[in-house]
Amino acid sequence: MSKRGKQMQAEVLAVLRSHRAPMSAYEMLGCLREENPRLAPPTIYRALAALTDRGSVHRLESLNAFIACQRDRHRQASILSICDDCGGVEENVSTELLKKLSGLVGKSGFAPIRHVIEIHGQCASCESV
Amino acid sequence: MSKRGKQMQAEVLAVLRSHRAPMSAYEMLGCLREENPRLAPPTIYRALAALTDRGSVHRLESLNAFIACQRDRHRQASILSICDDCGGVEENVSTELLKKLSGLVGKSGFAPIRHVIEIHGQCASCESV
DNA sequence: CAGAGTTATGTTATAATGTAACACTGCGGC
DNA sequence: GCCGCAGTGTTACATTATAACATAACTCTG
Repeated sequence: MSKRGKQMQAEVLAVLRSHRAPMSAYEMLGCLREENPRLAPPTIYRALAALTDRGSVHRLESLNAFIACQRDRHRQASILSICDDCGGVEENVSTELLKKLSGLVGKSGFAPIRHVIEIHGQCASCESV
Repeated sequence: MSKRGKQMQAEVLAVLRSHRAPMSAYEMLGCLREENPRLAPPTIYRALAALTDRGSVHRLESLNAFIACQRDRHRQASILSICDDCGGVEENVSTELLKKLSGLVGKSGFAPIRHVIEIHGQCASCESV
């Protein structure tokens, strides 16, 4: 991969890290266009694809949005708790739960490759309001 | 709700049931336009919203698509296994797993409202090829 | 049953999200 | 240097979804 590619990924990751809530690809595009107005969607999406492959970024399927990984890079699927009030996301990992899930769907011979686990609700601070 | 509304929902559900794989809203729109060429997206989306509220239809967040509920109507979140080869979807329910998930994210005070659990992989028949 | 008020639906237009396809650039080997 | 490849930039467009308002249908009251 060339330098420019890596650099783009670093910039995208930096933007994502500077927000505590998830961002859509087009929000990132908006931020990055302040520097480089000619930036086009495929550039962002390619950087995001590389970052999600590496595990530095997670995609929130139920929001069409992205967050920076909050833990150390992990190869295991995250369990993402999404606060519908403040937009905050917490990331959990549980080998045990993933195994149980695989066991459940495996009963019919299904072979899991990718787990999407997203839980919507209210975080502690929003709930107490 | 008026008669037309219910009827629209029934038609959408019928179309969904006639396909064993998930359909996008626009695929449904295509089917239903054969009857009524003036049908517009919001009509479909409204019917889908009512059907998903009732639990007769589930939305696959990771595919932006929909399937008819395969079990009896249940208020509990489904665990959906999605075959990336044939597109087939299997629906499971597990109170125990849902409880564990809630327990895990609840440790930080998170109050779950909606669970999205989608597992991509290969179903038994595609795997054996 | 008329007519006002309310709610749901139809329609138009457009927003938001995502990608195909090809041109271009720069780096490697020969 | 020149060819070829891998990755990037750019244009254009496909797909998914919804805002906003016009219209139609139902409901209640007298």
